[in-house]
Amino acid sequence: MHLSTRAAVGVHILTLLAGSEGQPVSSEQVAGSVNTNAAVIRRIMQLLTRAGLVTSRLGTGGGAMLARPARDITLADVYRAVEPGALFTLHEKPNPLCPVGRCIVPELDRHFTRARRALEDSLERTTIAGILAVALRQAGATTNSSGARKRAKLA
Amino acid sequence: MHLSTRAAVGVHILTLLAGSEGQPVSSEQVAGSVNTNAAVIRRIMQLLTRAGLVTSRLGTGGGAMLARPARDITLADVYRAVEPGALFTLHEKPNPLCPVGRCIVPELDRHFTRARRALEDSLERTTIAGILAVALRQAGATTNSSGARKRAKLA
DNA sequence: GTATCCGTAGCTAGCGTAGTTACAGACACT
DNA sequence: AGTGTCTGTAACTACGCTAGCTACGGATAC
Repeated sequence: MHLSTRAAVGVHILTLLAGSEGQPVSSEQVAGSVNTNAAVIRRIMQLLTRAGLVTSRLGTGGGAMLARPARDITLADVYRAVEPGALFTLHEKPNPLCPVGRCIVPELDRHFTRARRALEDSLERTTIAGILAVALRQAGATTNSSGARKRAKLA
Repeated sequence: MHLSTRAAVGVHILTLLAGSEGQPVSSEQVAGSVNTNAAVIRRIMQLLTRAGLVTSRLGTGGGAMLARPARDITLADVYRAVEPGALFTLHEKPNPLCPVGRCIVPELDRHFTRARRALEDSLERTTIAGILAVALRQAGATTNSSGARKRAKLA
């Protein structure tokens, strides 16, 4: 069983916002880049908003913006925002008459929690700013061999 | 979205086998401890067998046994056996006209793969023998205050 | 006042898990 | 040889979650 695409899409969204230099980006625009429906984007954006990563503005010219600098948002922040709760599911009600069944659940929980923390520590090492930098570097390298630092249009 | 209970049940199964001192354990017995159906156990046991962690013997007195010492089997082995493939799902076909959409997938894959490796490294630190030791210690502490090292019956 | 845009609800289709029953084949025991 | 045991595996059901889609109220800008 795999985790949902929410983490991947969440990072994609935040990278787009980071690249728009403070200008609000509409869910339609984001959906165009992710290649999905705008409502799907808004649903994921909600989770990012609740986590304090994104703010939004209503009305004409409105859209979403980063709530804090891209270099202060890590992939771990995104993961925690879109995949709350435990990573592994524990089986419930093992047989208490068996020594293994009696103690296995809390014991597994300890180890699985530690593993999830290790996962997050790894994700902590990458920022949205870092992802954006890769995207802009590759865009510059492929569209303009002179290496000019032109701001690429994000759409 | 959470991972399945297969990892938890897989560790439970292997711990039972480790505690049986080489005697085959039937899927019915295991199902009794896990508190589920025997076919479910056999299905998970299949994955463990394919991964080379378990062998089985048919017929009367048959059942499953560890294929190698419990101290040489880690939670990472179990995880890889029951949750093959990638941990995170990537969204497919983002817009190639967008600098972000063009490069985000391989970039995410790099970071997500590294994170999964960190997860496995953490799970690598715990062995089935370690889990069994905890179970036996707690069984001895609760059922016999004199601390005798009697072998607890696993059922 | 009108167009824009978010937040949210409701619905559908699809996938994977977990539970259950059933049965063929391998094996041990007498 | 016959019988009972146990695995391996298939088939089916029920359930939950995701992802895609439509729709609409409310906030906002012009």
